[in-house]
This record gives sequence, C-alpha cells and structure tokens, in this order.
Amino acid sequence: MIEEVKSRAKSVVKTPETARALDLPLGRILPGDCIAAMRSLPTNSVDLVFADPPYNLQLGGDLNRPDGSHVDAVTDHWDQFASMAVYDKFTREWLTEARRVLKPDGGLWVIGSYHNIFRVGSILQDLGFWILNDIVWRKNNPMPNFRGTRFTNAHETLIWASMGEKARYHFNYRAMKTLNDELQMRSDWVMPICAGGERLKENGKKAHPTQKPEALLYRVLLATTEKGDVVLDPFFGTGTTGAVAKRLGREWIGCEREDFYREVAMKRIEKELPLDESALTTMQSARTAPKVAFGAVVEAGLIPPGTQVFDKKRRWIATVRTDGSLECEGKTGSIHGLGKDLQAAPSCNGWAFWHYETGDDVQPIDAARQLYLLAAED
Amino acid sequence: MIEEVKSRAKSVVKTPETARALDLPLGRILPGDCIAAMRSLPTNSVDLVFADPPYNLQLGGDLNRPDGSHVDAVTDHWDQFASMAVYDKFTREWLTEARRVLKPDGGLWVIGSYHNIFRVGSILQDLGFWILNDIVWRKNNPMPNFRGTRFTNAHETLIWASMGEKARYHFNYRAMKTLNDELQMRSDWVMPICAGGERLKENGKKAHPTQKPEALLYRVLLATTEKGDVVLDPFFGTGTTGAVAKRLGREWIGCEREDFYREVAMKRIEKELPLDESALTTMQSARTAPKVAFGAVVEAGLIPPGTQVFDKKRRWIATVRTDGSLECEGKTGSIHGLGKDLQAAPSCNGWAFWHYETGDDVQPIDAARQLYLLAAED
DNA sequence: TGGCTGTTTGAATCTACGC
DNA sequence: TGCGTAGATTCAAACAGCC
Repeated sequence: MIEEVKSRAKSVVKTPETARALDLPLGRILPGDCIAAMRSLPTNSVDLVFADPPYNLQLGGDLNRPDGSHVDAVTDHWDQFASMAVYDKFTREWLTEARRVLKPDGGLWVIGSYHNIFRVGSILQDLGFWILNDIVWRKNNPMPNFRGTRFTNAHETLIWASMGEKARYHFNYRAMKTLNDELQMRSDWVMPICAGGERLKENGKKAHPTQKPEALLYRVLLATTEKGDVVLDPFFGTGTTGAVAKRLGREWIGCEREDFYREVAMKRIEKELPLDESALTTMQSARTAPKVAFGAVVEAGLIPPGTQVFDKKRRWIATVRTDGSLECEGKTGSIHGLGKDLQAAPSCNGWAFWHYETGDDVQPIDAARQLYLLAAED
Repeated sequence: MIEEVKSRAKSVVKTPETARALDLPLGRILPGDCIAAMRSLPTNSVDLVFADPPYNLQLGGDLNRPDGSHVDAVTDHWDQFASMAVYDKFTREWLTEARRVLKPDGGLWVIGSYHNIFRVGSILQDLGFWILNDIVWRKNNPMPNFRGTRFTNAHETLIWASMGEKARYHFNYRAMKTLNDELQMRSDWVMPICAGGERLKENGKKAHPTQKPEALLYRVLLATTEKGDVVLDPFFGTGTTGAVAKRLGREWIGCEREDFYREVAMKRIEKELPLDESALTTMQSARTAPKVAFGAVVEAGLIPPGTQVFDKKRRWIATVRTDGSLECEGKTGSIHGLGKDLQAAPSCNGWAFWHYETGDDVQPIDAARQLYLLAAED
C-alpha cells in the first residue's frame, strides 16, 4: 500500500467543512472594492490567492495623489510619478489584505506585464512574501506590434510566492512532471491566448478585455493547491479562476466590483461541471508524491530478500534483508544511508545508486519501484 | 556640444570622432567601483548602457545534484549585500549615473532574475526611464531544480528602456525581422547558456561564474545601436559586451573592479576581429531584406550543387541539386518539405535541420543564409 | 576517424520530520 | 525553534575516452 502523505496533503485540515466552519463565503463573488471585500474575510483562512490586478491607472473614478490632491492630466513627469505612487499604494493595500487572509503555508500568484509587474514584485517582497519562481506565459499567438517600433510583446509574467523565506508551501512536483512528459516543468509556459469558444461573449462583443485562458489557471491550481483548498481571486472578472477551481474540486471566493462581470461569471460557473470524484482521486494519487518504502518493494516480492544489489561499477555488492535494509561488508543501512556511507558522500539516492539483475538486464532498483507503483494503481 | 538629433539613423553624428572629441575612454575598462567610474564620464555622451548587475542571489547552504556531485554556486563576494535596502540603494546609484551619462535618445538594458529584477525595474521607472519591452531569455539548457521543490528556473529577464516616455530611441526593426526569418522579433528569445568553446577558462576553471552568451549581446546591440555608437557596460566582467561591440563596429567602455576580470577581458577583446565594412553596412540597412530562398544560397555558391547536407545525427544525408531542392533516398523536396517528410514530422525548419561541412566544422545551413545576407547588399 | 558511452556542468534564493 | 537524521532529487550540451 502506498503510505499516506500526511504533512503536504493535509487532507484532514483542508476540507470544505473546515472552511465553512470559518464562515467563508465559498462559491460567492463579493461586490465592491476588493480591499474592503477582503477585509470581511477571516485571517489565516485561504490556501491560495490568484490575482490578475488592473494595470491601467484608471482605478475607477478620479486619480488622487497620496496627499489627496487631484491628478488631472497624466502628462508631465510629476504626474507620472504621482499616478505611479497611487498605483503603488493600491497594490500595497490589496497585497496586505491578501497576506492577512492567507494561511501561513498559503501561496500567492500575481500576473502582470512590464507596465506593473515590477511594482507588484517589489512591493510583495517588501511585505515579506518570498518569491519562489517567476513564470513566463509565452503566448503562441500574441498581437503583433503594428507600428514596428518595439519587439512583439509576446509574453506575460506571473510571480509565485510563499508567505516568507522559511514558510512552507505546496508544490505538486510529480503532477507537473507528469504534465510535462516526465520532464521537470520549467518556468516558461507556452500557451495560446484565450480565444475561440473559450472566450466569453455578450451580444457578439467580448465580455472582458483581458480574459485569461483556462489552461493557465488549470496549471496554477494543479501545481499549488490540493483538492478542497480555498482559492481567492480579488480581481475575479469573468471568473476563469472560479470556473477552473470548480472543475478541479477546489473551493473559490471572488471579489469583483463590476455588476456586469459578476453576472457573466456566475452564469459561466453555474454551467461548469466538477470532474467526478474518481477523476479527481486519480489526479490526487498521481499528484501526491507516492513515497514507497524499499521495504514495501521487498515485501511485494519484486526484489526478494537475499537478492544481491550493486552500484553501477560493482564496487560494492550488498544483500537485501527481509526488512528492506541492506548489508554490505559488515555494514547495514537503508538504501540511501548505506550508499551514502560506502561512498563517504554527503548524500545518496539509493533508488538510482543500487542496481539489480532482471533476467539478462541490469536496472536501477527504481525500476522495481515503478513496477510496484503500476501494480498499486489497480 | 551634442548636435541635435534629427533622424533615426544619425550616421553622421555617431562617429567615433565625435565621441573622442568628448574625451571618452573608448576601448578601455575603468577600474574600481562602477559608480565612481561613471562619475568620471561626461554627461549626455553614451548611446547605450548594457548592465548585468549582481543579482543578490541570497543562497542558503550547499546544494548537491542527485548523483551526489556538488553544485558550484555563485558565492562571490560581489554578489553579497547586507540587505535588500542596501541593494536598492546601490541600484539607484548606478542607475542614476547611467542616466546622467546617457544621451537623451540613448537606451538602457539591464538583465536579471526574479531575485533582483523587480527591484531594478521599479527603481528605473522611478528615475524616469520608460520601459519599452521586457525580454525573456529562455534557456534551452538551464540547470534543473535538483530537489524537485520548484519549477525549473529556465529563463532570465532583460528590461529595455528609453530615457523617458517622450524620448526618442533606436530600434532596428528591419534587422530584427530579418534575423527572425521574416517574422517580427518577439519578446522571448531562445538561446543556450554560455558553454563550450565560448566559455572563458583560466587554468581549466571558468574565468567568471556568470558569463553571458555572445548571441545575447549580438542581438541587443544589433537591435538598439548603430555602427559607431558608444556602448557602456558598468559591470563588464570578462567583457562579452566589449567583444561583441568590437565585432559589430560599435565603440565600448567598461567598468570593472576586479583586476582578474579586467585582464581576462582585455586579452579576449584584443583577439576579437571586427566584421568588415560591407557586412556592417548590410546589417544596418533599412532597405527591405529579401526573404532568402535556399536556391539563392546555392546559386551564390555558398553551398554548391552536389554538396551533401545532413541532419545533426546524420540519420539522413541528402544531396543539394542545382535548383535548390534536395534529394535523399529517392525522395526530393525543399529543405523544409523533405526534412518534414523524412522525419514524418508535422513541420520542419530546414535551415536549422540540415547541416553542412565548413572546413573542419559542421554548421546548420542557416549559417550560409547569414553569409548570403551579409554579402547580398553593398 | 567515427561512433558510442560515460562524465561534467550551468546566476539555485533547492527537504521533512521528530524530538 | 534548533538540531540531527532519514529520505528523495536532474536536463541538455559539451567533452573525454574508448574501442
């Protein structure tokens, strides 16, 4: 049996029931300003924040300088500076609320372009968030630069951060590797822009100018949340985050000030169907890094007690014992520990270090672990 | 003293003579701290600043690969800063000097990673620079994430900025489009890291831990400078900027406080040969570069009829025919079409797929296309 | 010489858990 | 919260060496 992953999955804690006990407005879009809306949420209650903040400076209504004076024309350098200060203040405020609402092991994602992402990145670092990666969404079909004055702006940037340098966070390494054809998922993601049937339209016009592709949210949520986690999107728009969260069995909360977007989003999410339990469970088991004890592989008879295992160059030959430990030249230990000791190395991955004979072939004992995993799925 | 800028090309203004009249230390590496060194340069005198500042990596303990080998990390003293505030102050100071030294129509490039680029981007915006693009250097061979804790950090970010929102700047749109097979050059550039023969070594050890690939500087300088322009690199290191500038007929000035790096850089740049006049003229020509048919390359004798071309692994060897088509195992077709058919692939870039022998070297046939383009116009 | 195999290496904020 | 220990973890490209 695959042993339960206790700490990372935290399946006990992360149930919708727990979330509801905190009186979270799950599956709802809070109206009004997102900063005020987030203030109504309890502290340490949310597992992930995904934010797609505006980066034009029209933050609704007139612009005001930090001292309250009115900014009338964004033309001269002072006014650029003033409007930038307004944007920074707004950014600091919503990030501060996001930080309060997040659990200590929660995650933060923000997407932006060169107009705003440097402001956002600096401010979230100043607030104590710890950047884990910056991700580049490389667009397959970007808008060309019609005037030929710059490089075609063919990407957007996402920042993924934890609550602090020492904070825990969730990363489903295996799921990402599986998604990427058994190679580590990289920091550059190639995806088309949102178009075609996925693009929401009302009366033939696109409902939202910057609707994000569902594939983007799919990867974000699969990588950094568990089933049942609560995802908050402070700039909900037409609800891509909510739609994908519902599909993947995650709980969601949105904030959106525009009535029209809230209506479109609710209509959209109602139509969304969650993947059924078995699909999610399969995904879950594929995702939670299946820790297999070598002892279980021995127990299953894939590498019986007494088998000789050896390093690639056969400098050391060890004997497998009933409890899954190894014995070599009078020393004993786990597959990792003994490999480490014999080589006098700082560390050793026993699965890759030790080999065994399979018929006419020699393979790392990791091959037996793979067989074990295949058998365990049925 | 500086003449008014009238046109984009400004070939009359941008001569080394003008620069020398300003007493610029062209072709020299200024020792000591770059901020002090830049203070010795006249105001409004430089056309481009390319900066590869310390990233402030803030690494933890040692890191080993899964095979137990040790990762040679960037632990040099020049990358250590006491705090983010100290790093910000340093960044503001060198950017301020860069701004003073730059001409009103000058350009600024900075390269960094998520550790520092958000600080740099924010500060340069605060100083009045106007971001024109952020460019993503997507590495096709990055270092993996050995512990499986995050996404593979597979890119670095460059910021390209002008002196202000209304400032003029230089962008060689046509040269970029030609370089990109007649498609607009995008904001994501795929290039390998600096390795192999290009990587400078002293006594068998790498001379500099973070040497940048010449291809990167080549594209930067070709895109945003003219022949004869003055390029300043405040973090010169082993002189990639200087080497490529010299090759492309640009003037250069470096700042570098480490004696060892200065020595290595000067030795390197002395060996560098400038491209000849006709090649440079072609490169900055604003005239429409024709899309090159492989047949034209054959016709020009760069790859004569009868030449054997082959894929990198030499699975297929084809013969070049007079009309620029290929023949292999009884099949014929264009460089793209035959490559596609042989591999049973959905598409194939024949310029990159087929290779040929050049003296003692093997190169993609695209190299011949580049030669053709250089020679095509006087 | 050539093909094959094994080794080395690169801007990296790189573990989890129990006591 | 700090420390000790068990356990898990890599991709592409350039070289070097060997047959």
